[in-house]
Amino acid sequence: MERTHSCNALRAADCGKTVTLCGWVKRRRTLGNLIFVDIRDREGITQIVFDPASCEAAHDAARDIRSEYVISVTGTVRSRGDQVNKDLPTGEIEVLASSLKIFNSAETPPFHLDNEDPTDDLRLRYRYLDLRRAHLQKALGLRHKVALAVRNRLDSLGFWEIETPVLSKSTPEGARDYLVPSRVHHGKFYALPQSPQLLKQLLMVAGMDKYFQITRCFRDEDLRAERQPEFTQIDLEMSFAEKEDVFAVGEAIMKTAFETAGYSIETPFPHMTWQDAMDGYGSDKPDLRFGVVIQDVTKAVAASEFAPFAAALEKGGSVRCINVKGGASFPRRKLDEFSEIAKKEKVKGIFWAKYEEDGRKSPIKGLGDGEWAALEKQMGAEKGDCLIMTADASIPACKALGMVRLAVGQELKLVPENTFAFTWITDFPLFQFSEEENRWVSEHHPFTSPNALDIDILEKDPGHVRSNSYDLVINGYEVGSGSVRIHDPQLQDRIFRLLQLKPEQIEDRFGFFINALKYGAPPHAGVAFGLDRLTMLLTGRNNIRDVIAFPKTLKATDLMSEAPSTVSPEQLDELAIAVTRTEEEENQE
RNA sequence: GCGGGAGUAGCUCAACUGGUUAGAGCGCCGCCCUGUCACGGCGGAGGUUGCGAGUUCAAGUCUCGUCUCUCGCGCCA
Repeated sequence: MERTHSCNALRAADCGKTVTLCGWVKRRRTLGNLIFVDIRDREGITQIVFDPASCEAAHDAARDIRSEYVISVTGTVRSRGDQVNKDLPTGEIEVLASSLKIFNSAETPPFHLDNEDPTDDLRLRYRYLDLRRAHLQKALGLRHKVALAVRNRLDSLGFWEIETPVLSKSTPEGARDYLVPSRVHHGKFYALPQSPQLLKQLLMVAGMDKYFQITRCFRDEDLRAERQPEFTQIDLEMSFAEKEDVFAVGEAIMKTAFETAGYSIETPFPHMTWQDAMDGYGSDKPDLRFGVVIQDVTKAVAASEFAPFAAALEKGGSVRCINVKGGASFPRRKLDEFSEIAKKEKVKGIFWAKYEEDGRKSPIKGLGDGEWAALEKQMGAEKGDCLIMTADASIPACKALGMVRLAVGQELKLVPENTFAFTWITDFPLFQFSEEENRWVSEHHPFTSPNALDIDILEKDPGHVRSNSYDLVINGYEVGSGSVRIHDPQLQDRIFRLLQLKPEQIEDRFGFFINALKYGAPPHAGVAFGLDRLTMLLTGRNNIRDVIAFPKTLKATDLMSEAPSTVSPEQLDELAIAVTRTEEEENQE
């Protein structure tokens, strides 16, 4: 078999050449004795003509072919004259077939490969057909190009790609692990890595200086549109580095990735503290493609007799506000929807004030003239605007308004397409108090270093300790996350004690790691970027499944292979595992 | 674990307040057609309305349960 060209290669200049194309039949059109076939490979489409006047044998063979047959065609490239198909890069030419080989027939596909997306379960069940469709072929091609370019860029920056094991040790802090039973050691389990976190830090202790790895990570948590149980990270760590060094590398990676996809982007990226993100956008991953910034209007309305405001302020809460330009046109029903969205964040609802075009205001009773004036001035309210407020403890008030902000942005189409808003979010809190466990837990992970300015208050006021961690946020998605690590075993020990981990727990879970820090750990910092989410943004998709060849459903199953599945009693016995109850039994209860 | 959406022909969908034999487009099959490219024309096949109960003279439609897919929340160090 000799394939001379891809199905996207031939142009007007190739007329007269004899070529052989291999691919799938996208579509066949018969006009009496004239047969047109669009042949498709991953690169594109070329029109083939079977004309009995030119070659009767090929034409006869072409009568039998149907959609998705796999064929090879040899013929002569010729111009289509004035019948150009402007939708195809190969639209100026066609191939006049002189021979046809059918490698394989195909059953009628269960869905149209040309049309819009069929339902998700069908796509996943026949993923190998779904993957023949143009947008998925493009996405996987781009993903490859991005990964390759990033690899080369990191190499040029002095990073070595070093593999770390997939069979590793369970670290119960954090996400649920996927476990792998040991055959050799009954009752013991490996865990699949949630990230190569500890191992890459050990590579720093080992003197590898700059490490990266484009690697799979596993988390057994519930899924989302942008979350799969296994996903790929561009993971890196560097010695003798501060966060600015990591930012520079991260920005270089992003520049490379976006340029690979045909976008040019500005670096360095802006920074925003976690506190500013929460205050201004009610989220630690703000979508900065549009404004509508949340403001604290507590002072402006402090003297208000409006009962919900007064109640919130009495409890030490605050009043937060966004000014929605053009929001006066919102019908009551829409505002009620926003209120429902806000309520999901545990606030009582929203309070709104419209500034109608005719000068009327829909006031909130109990606000005095002075308060109105202050509010209007602070928010810059004008005719046509709508002020939307929440009154509660600061974080819920901001989070709720942040959710409303996103809904407003969507409603008024404030989000521009094909733009990317990058921000480093910095100074996350180091700890968060877990009501459930009644102790402080790490916001990021326990190896994150505290901000040097806050080390004195570590034990005194853990809730206000800022960390040396940072996220890269693009268009409201968390695309990367990292930190400057702790390299001082004493500081690491203080953190563990603060987290109320018992010495035997520390020894059992992280002993090997603590030990390593004692043998000369360099200061180091790192970050990991989600390749899937990044590719998703680059392809303009909003679902991570569209950039992964064989993704899983929201319930973490593979509809094509039907994984997970039961295994034989012999397999279980060899692992000394007994299943105490099955899914089916649980469903019957 | 919680809340929303969806499930009707191979596919995408329609079917009003419960009421004739559950329809359309595409696809598929057959015939016709030499410049189509979403080709066109004529004809045809194709349905356990996800599954199981219930209400009713009558259920795609109402009720309850259940399964699957999906979106969000919790969760995701």
